[in-house]
Amino acid sequence: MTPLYAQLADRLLARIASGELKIGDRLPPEAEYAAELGVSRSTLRLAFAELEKAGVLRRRKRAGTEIVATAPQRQFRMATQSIDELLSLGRDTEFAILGTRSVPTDSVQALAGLTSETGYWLEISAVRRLRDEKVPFSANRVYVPARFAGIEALIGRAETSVFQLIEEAFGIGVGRVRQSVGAVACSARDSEILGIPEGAPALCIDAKLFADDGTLIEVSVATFDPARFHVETDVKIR
Amino acid sequence: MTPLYAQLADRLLARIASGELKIGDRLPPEAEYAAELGVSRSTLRLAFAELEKAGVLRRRKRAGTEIVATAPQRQFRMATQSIDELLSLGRDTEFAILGTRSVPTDSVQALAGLTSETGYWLEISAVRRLRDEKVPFSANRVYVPARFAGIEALIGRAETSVFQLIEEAFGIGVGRVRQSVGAVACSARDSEILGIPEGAPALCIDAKLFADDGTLIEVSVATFDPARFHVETDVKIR
DNA sequence: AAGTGGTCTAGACCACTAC
DNA sequence: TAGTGGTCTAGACCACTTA
Repeated sequence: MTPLYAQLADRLLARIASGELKIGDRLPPEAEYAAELGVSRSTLRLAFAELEKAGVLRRRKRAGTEIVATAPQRQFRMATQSIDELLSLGRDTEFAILGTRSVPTDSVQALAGLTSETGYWLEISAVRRLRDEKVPFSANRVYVPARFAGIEALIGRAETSVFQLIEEAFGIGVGRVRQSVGAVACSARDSEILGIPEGAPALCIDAKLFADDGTLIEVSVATFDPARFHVETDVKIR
Repeated sequence: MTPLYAQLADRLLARIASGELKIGDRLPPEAEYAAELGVSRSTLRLAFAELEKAGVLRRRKRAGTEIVATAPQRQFRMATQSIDELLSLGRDTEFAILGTRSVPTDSVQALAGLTSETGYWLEISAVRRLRDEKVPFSANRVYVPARFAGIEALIGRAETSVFQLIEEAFGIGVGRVRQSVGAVACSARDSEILGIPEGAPALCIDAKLFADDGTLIEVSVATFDPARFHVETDVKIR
């Protein structure tokens, strides 16, 4: 038999599907509702927990239990264990910094629409290569808000990524990553770094990393040799 | 105060971190362990539930509760509500089929390493465009195992994707998506379709869709006009 | 301010699975 | 086949949030 709490959840889902209950409706208080259904409050709470995990209900103290969706939401989970992996960076890669400078927001297209307290950003130019190879597979520019500019002193210690330095130095963690992947014609500068012809196809990734509280940690613009790099994503659904 | 069950979880985590408990160790039965800790079994189970969700414990009937990791695993969640969104397809896109044919496994590079019961696949050539535009932004080839070849009869009804047709016709759902994004020089054929010069940079996506049970649903190879398409991913961590 | 969800207890029976 | 996690009950007190 399917457990009682699962039956309760299914019944509630059916009532929502039928239109009897709508988004925004509030359910009775747990104690009252449990009595009404003839089950213990613990059992009802198991059902609610399931529906909350599925994105159908939202529970808030004092505000009650509210319907926020008409059907279980699909859950997408990345088959990924680390941020490096999320960014498609293997463990055998090496991050070498070419130089740093301070740049104003409006001089860099990738910073459009963003703000730094001072209006300036720390720009870090770097390349990434496999440990046993000489020619980099990617050319990177990382922009860090003025708040974190202190990492400039530590930058020689950056082994694999700038964000790791910031995580360690400032005790914050990356909570969100937004990436945009496109194809571009390789620029003259990047063609020299990557060893591919100018104008040849190259993979381009713009990434923004945010902390748990939503503050921007870094903006990264990178060009990749498409023969040696592609972006893999592996997503499990529900 | 932090709840008792959270304290229990933290204490267990600390015991694992200290090396007192190792991966593979089994914990005492819940009833016994709860008594040992001086809490009710329900409370202990709340702690276990938290640690199981974090990927530290695995609970199996009769086999007991086992430690499977030394620290909470990072959880990566895509900020995505639909598979179309996951595949970076807006709702205003249109899928137009150019033709179909049957091809043997070894004639298509993208099928290398895969098997179809008959050794043949249904190849569907198609393009994708915005509803209000004439020139497609992508040129697609979708390969479907012989098992699903029956959809050929329904193919005129494919509005947005081949996998949707298979989901409906065979009553199975996509449970996993693996994608690889790269940059290529546009082929002569694709340059005609996309209206970009031959040899110009183009975005290339190889995707494999699997059912919940791991069986392959479709393999898709697509080329995109990089001026009109990029792959966006938005991932929340833990 | 108080009603709500959050937490916790001490029991009980059960179905399943790994021994 | 028996020991285990899974489920369920009927209570209780509490902290917090929001009406």
